[in-house]
Amino acid sequence: MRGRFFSGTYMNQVDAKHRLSVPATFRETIETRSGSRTVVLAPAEHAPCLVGYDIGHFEAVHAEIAARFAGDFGPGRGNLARTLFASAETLGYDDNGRIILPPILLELGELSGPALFLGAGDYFELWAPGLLLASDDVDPRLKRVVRALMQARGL
Amino acid sequence: MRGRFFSGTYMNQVDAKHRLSVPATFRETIETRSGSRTVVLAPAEHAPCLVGYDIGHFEAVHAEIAARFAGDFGPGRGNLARTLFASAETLGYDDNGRIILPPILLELGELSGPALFLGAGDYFELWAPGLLLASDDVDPRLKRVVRALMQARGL
DNA sequence: AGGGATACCATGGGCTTTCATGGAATTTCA
DNA sequence: TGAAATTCCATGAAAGCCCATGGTATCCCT
Repeated sequence: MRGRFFSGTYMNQVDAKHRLSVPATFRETIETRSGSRTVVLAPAEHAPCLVGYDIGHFEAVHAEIAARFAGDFGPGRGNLARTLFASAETLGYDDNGRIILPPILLELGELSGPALFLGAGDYFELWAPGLLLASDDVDPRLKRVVRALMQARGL
Repeated sequence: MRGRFFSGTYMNQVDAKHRLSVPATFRETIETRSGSRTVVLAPAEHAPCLVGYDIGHFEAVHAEIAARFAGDFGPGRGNLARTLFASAETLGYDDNGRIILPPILLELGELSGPALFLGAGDYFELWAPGLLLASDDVDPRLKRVVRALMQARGL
């Protein structure tokens, strides 16, 4: 199932050492898109979850900012660059496909125990299941899928 | 492995001897970009913090700012440029990755105790946590990240 | 098509290396 | 010769690395 896009729903565990397996299909998408074994994780803007990209997408954004603000070192550029890069973490995964979640991301995503990966095309989302089920903005059908996943694991 | 730009948020301590560890991932980025174990630190133009570059990027920034002031022969000319350049320091870090902050930078950045490194793409910023939380120009989400970091350290 | 073998994946544990930080030792210069 | 600055070593904690395991899906062969 190799593809250019992130799709599907997966649930993996955050262990005591804050390790988390990136689903194999997502890893393959990441490597297809960027050629590197690296994920960029950042807090989402409008939802209590994290967003994941391949590093190529991030570099594209970086290039765009650099071009748009060429010659401009005013506050606008500073803010954008700061917000975009400071809140993002660049994480490489190991031979088993696991990343280590830094404390900030654990905190912002409220991740402990099970973590949900939701494919979303050019990126994916990473949710604490409880927050997803409690969110008003999530499609009920998706919630059903999640509930089924949790039940299959005795949660 | 960690890319060629600065990203992420880190908090290290300024000790009694004014020593400060540059985060390992930033050191790696610096060496990737410039091939030297050297940081340039200067006061930021639009924010109460310091900015850090690898030497290569500093030269680019230097050229752009100098060009901006090129046609200005009024009385105000040079004050800003003087501040930016005169107080810029080229600091090499030691085997443990530590730089020693000169008094002028300590004062300009109001740094004592914890210091925040914010990745911003081609450069990074160095903040006193209190000043960042008090600044109106900083994105609220970024403040959340910083608060989470401080809480994790019992501040 | 069935059933056995195989490859892959998520997860756990232990071991090693690296990192941030503190302190001591040594040098430098007034 | 004393104070300040710089270099070196020590340490606890965290991050990363390697191998092991159990379970599931996949392949293959007759």
